[in-house]
Formats: sequence, C-alpha cells, structure tokens
Amino acid sequence: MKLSKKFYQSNDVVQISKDLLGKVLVTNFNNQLTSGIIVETEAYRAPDDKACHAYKNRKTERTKTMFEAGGIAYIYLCYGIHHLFNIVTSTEGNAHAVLIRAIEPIENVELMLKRRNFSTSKPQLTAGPGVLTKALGITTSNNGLDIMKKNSPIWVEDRGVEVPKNTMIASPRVGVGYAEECATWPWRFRIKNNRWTSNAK
DNA sequence: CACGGGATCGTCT
DNA sequence: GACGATCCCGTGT
Repeated sequence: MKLSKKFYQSNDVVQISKDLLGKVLVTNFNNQLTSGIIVETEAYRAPDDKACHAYKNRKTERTKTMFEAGGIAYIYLCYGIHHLFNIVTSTEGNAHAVLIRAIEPIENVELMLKRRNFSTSKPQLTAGPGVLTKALGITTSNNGLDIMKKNSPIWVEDRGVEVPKNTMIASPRVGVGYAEECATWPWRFRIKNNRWTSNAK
C-alpha cells in the first residue's frame, strides 16, 4: 500500500503527477499521524523545463536533491516563508519532481487546525503548496528524506481511491511567468470539482 | 469578489 | 543585491 520504487522511478514525471491524484500523503511526527488525499499536483522536469529549478541540469547546493533517484523528498523555502514539498521521480541523474499543491484532509484534522491556527475546517486549511506542508508539519529539515523507507515520517499510500481520467483537469502551472513558453505547458493537475484544491487561475 | 501589497530569507548572480 | 514553483489581509465595489 505504500508506493514503492517502481512507482517513483518511472521516467514520465507528467504521468506520475496524474497518478498521484487520489493517493494519500501521510506524515507521522512525534507519533502524531496526519494525512490527506492528494488532489492537486504539478510536474517539473529538467533539463528542458524553464520553470524547473534544475533547468539545463543546473546543479547547485539546493538542486542536487532533484538529481537523486526517485522516491525522496525535495523541500525548499519559497518567499522566505513557505516550505514547498516535492517528490523526486525518475532515476539518478534525471532531475524530475512533482510538487504537491493541495490535499483533502483525512486523519487528525484537529492537529492540522492547530498547526494552522484555524478554529474550523475549510478548504484554505490545506489548499496550496505552502499551507498543506504547514498542516502536515513538513519543513525543509525533511529535505532529502527517503519516503519509501520503513519508519520514514513522510510517505504516500495507495488506499484504492479511484480517480477516473475524465475527472482529471490539466492546466498551466501557476507562479511561473518567468518560464516563458514553458509557462503554458499544461502540467498542473487537479481533481474536477474537488473543493480542496487551491484556486484556479 | 477582485485587486494590491507586505512578509521574510535562502539561493544564485 | 535581486528575486522567488506563496499566502494573507486590507481596501474598495
């Protein structure tokens, strides 16, 4: 039920981004489990994708994580505030990753509310890449973590949630205006009519 | 509801 | 020294 090497190390990051819809992202920090269904993702793919941090296979202290074999976490700080969670895919040397953009809360909503300083549950709790990590307790200190490993505090499960193809919506990625022609690539995926996705643009 | 700006800091030039 | 793979809150309608 935990996704394994075979899932993460395929070379088609766009397909993996679609396949992740309906899978369940789980964290367990300090013996406190929280989880949610992945309802929105984005694909990033070096070397040709200008929106990807590793465009042209640019390898730096930050991006070197993306070049590792699939199945590890790539987490970085955005705008000095938000911790963005990606899953590295493909095999070693291919810098591909899927950004998790929104989840539908399942387990331990109370703890997620507390982490977000919310009093009641609403879509803004976990709709958006920077806020779902806060709700799940994920930070940049988890960068490089092997999420396939036993006892990893972060992992993804298949719980048999079916997401029919005709309920998946593809659209351009957000916040990547600088990526020129790549900014229009329809590499953002979401589940149709799901109220837990971040706002459409 | 749309829009605009401030927050805040690691990363790369 | 500039700028984000964002979010939140204030203002105006």
